[in-house]
Amino acid sequence: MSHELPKAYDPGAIEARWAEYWVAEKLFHVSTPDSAKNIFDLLLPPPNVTGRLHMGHMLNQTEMDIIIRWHRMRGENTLWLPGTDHAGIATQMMVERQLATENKRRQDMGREKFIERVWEWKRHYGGAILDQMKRLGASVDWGREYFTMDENLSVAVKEVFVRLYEQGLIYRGKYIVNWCPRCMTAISDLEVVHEETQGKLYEIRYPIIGSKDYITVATTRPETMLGDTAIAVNPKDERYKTLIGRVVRVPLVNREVAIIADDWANPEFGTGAVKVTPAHDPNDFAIGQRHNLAQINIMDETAKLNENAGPYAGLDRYAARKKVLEDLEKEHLLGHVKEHMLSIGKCDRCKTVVEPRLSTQWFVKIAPLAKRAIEVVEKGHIKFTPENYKTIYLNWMNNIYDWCISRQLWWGHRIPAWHCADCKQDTVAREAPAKCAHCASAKIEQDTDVLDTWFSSALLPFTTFGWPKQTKDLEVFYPTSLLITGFDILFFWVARMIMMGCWFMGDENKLDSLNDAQREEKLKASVPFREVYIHALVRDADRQKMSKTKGNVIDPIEIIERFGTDAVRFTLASMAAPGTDIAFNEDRTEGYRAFANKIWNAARFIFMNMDKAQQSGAWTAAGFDPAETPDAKTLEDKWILSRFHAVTQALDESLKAYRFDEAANAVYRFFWNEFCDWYIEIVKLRLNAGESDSDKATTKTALTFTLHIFEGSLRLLSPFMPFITEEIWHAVYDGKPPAKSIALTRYPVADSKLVNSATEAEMALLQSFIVDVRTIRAEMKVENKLKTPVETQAKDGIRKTLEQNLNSIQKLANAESLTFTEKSLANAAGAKVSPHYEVRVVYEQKIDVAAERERLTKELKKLEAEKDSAQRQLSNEQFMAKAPEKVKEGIKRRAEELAGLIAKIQSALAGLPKA
RNA sequence: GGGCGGUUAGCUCAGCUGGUUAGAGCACCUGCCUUACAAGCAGGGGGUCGUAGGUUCGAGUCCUACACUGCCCA
Repeated sequence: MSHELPKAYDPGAIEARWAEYWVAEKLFHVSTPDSAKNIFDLLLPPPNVTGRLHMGHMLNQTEMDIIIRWHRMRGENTLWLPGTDHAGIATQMMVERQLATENKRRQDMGREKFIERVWEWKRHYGGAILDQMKRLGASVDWGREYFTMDENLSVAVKEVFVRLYEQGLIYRGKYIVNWCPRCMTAISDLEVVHEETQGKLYEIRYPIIGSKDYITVATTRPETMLGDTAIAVNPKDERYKTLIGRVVRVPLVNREVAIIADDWANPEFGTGAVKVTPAHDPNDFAIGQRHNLAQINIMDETAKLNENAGPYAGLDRYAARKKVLEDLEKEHLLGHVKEHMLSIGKCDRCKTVVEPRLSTQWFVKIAPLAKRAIEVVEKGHIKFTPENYKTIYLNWMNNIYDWCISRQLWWGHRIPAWHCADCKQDTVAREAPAKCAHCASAKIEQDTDVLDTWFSSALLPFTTFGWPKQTKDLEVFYPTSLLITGFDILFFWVARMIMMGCWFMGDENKLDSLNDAQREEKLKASVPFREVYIHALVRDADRQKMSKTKGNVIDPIEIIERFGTDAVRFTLASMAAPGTDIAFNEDRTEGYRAFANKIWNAARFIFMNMDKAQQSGAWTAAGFDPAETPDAKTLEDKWILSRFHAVTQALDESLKAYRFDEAANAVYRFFWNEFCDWYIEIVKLRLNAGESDSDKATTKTALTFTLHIFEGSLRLLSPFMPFITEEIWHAVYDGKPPAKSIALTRYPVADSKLVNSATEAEMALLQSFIVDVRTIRAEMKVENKLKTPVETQAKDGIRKTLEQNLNSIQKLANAESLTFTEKSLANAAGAKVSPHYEVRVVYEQKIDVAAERERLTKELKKLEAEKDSAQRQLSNEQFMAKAPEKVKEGIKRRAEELAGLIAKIQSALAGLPKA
């Protein structure tokens, strides 16, 4: 048998191979289980079909993969469901851009041809992101991959729409919506991003009819005056009280409109009088509703002015603004113009300035859905981590507005509503109707709009399992266990999934007719997921947001090619402290690449010893059983076993709490600083014991033990670093592994009986002894190769530990010999004192008296400060009366130790030759 | 304007219900190619925990104010 591994770890040489293997072998496929017991499942937040993998995806998927691999290895039935989102606007724009290069427009092609073209695009380019995901090692069930426009999901979308419509929770109406003139569609409030911008506040004078006076209003969008149908003042505003009810002339269009009283007018802002344009401003729209004002729409879907704007028709909104201002100036009706900071809304997708515009759209009446979505979170049926997102969620949910769900696009789920040309009413139906449901007219046509992409993704937790059919999948997999996602889609997606899930999986509008207990049970089972873990943003090393324009985007694929997927995954995990953004730092990744290399070389070392022992007949691989804990023979064995189980326990707790950072750091430190730095170094002595039969027996037990811990560590590490652990794990079994993948083995289970604090304390003493000797040698500048005699004064118990581990001390501290003495060594050259022993390196070299004095003085100062503080506490009556026994005892003990140490150091200082 | 966070070593961040000497990685300094690993080993330096008060026997940790800073919503 041979375990030939290259000296340095090369992730590129193995990762692609394992990634393909996991997919090809369908290792993570789950068939429908019989019961909902012992299931752990989660949904991949579906990336846009047009998407390319970015660092945020990688963080998200790394976290999900760690969690799902961990649960899988705990023997749970795990399902991680992948899919992609059809991403209405994004995809349509992408294909339109492609068409533009062929000098084509979708309008010329017609709807059907265009949609066919999008599907074609999707077949060619769509889902590239899923291939990138495979490269990350994501252990999803590829056999269950979905697309939000799949036939079955489309059926479910229609079903939801029809039911909500029938329940009065979807309505159509003419309202002010956010309109993107570039995308030529309405967008929801959430799709508008607000930006502080330097603009201007214009004052315009409106002549009052029957007087020579004017009323002056202030506005940031003067062109909208062409659609004014009133002027509003605050009824409490003394300045304007007498003007209420008077009529003014809207300049340029010469329409006569009334001055009305409305609380919305803020006396503090501008002149206190505001123009009212119900068709182009949401607040003005509301005023219009209250006062029954006319709505005059002056813009078309491209934000050019229309025929209602008279002479300005055909002008773009900004050209019209310029012209309107010029014309007002000419008529001497333009007042002060001043600089003004204002917040303007831009389209999330294309960054075009959004125009509030009156149009007919479909809306979801959100209050009944929100009410239940608030209840489940308040009652803890859905748990948020970090907890503060609960507050953010509830805050938003309590101030929610109706959701505009129609989009004037072609790509998406078409709204299942048909308008009647005769009676003007809508027929909403699952299947295309032949005639109007109201007047039986055959002159009906389907609504041309499609649904907001988030409408269908809000349904995924149940539609992907077969809803509206009552499938076995739905029964066992719903609710999903967990959702891991970024805060950026908390409202877009998370909140809406909760609303939709709790409604459709919670008896819809019939829930409240259940009795209390039944209702509670139903409600609890209706949630789309039991827990939500929300992660932060991945930023660049300088904490800047990554963006294409800044050019600071880190491509995950590029970075994994340089450092290896495992190293990048480990970086993200180790920095994923909840609530804080990750400043992605390559230095850190470099460190974890070194960690992978460390694991690799530990494997090389162990394999080398396995081969050697096998050749000498000291050991056979056949006898190795990972499930069996071998007897711990020595201090180092007992210690590493204790540490292994303690770390296993710590990992368990950290992962339960989604503390990826804690988990990663714990396993890192264990493997490197404990297993490699101490255990392997010590066990080398036994591995190289010799050729006699008893030596071979020693080697055998040592090797078995080392392998036991090492193999267990690979399993501990495997969720974090699936590639390197898979590769090495297969090599451990020399190509004949007990399972197809380390991912299908069991995660180590902590045995608290094997965690032994006395053993750990004893080892800590041995370590500090060795470190002290090393420190003295370093200070005395003893050549590395030169072994030096060591003298020590130690109490019996400690002496025993040192004696029993003499070999380790000799090897690790470069000690030639260890002699015990009764006399104090504190005054001797090359000595160091500790509470438990005094140690001295015997080395004939003149010490640097000045340096030694400085070192001792510094040490003394530190210890005295500590002792003072301890003494202060001990002489404080309040402290002695109130502090817990444990704390008091600890301080008392420490104070005694300090007194001893201080005396010794003082004496050593006194013994130094005068300078 | 409303809400939520952050401020700890040169940098990036931990520090769990207040308790004995505030930690890690990177960077830095010194010495080592010790046959697993120089992507390594050993040793070392570096912090008045944003500021000012308060609660407490005891505060990085709890409270208040302020400063700076980030994000979300309007």
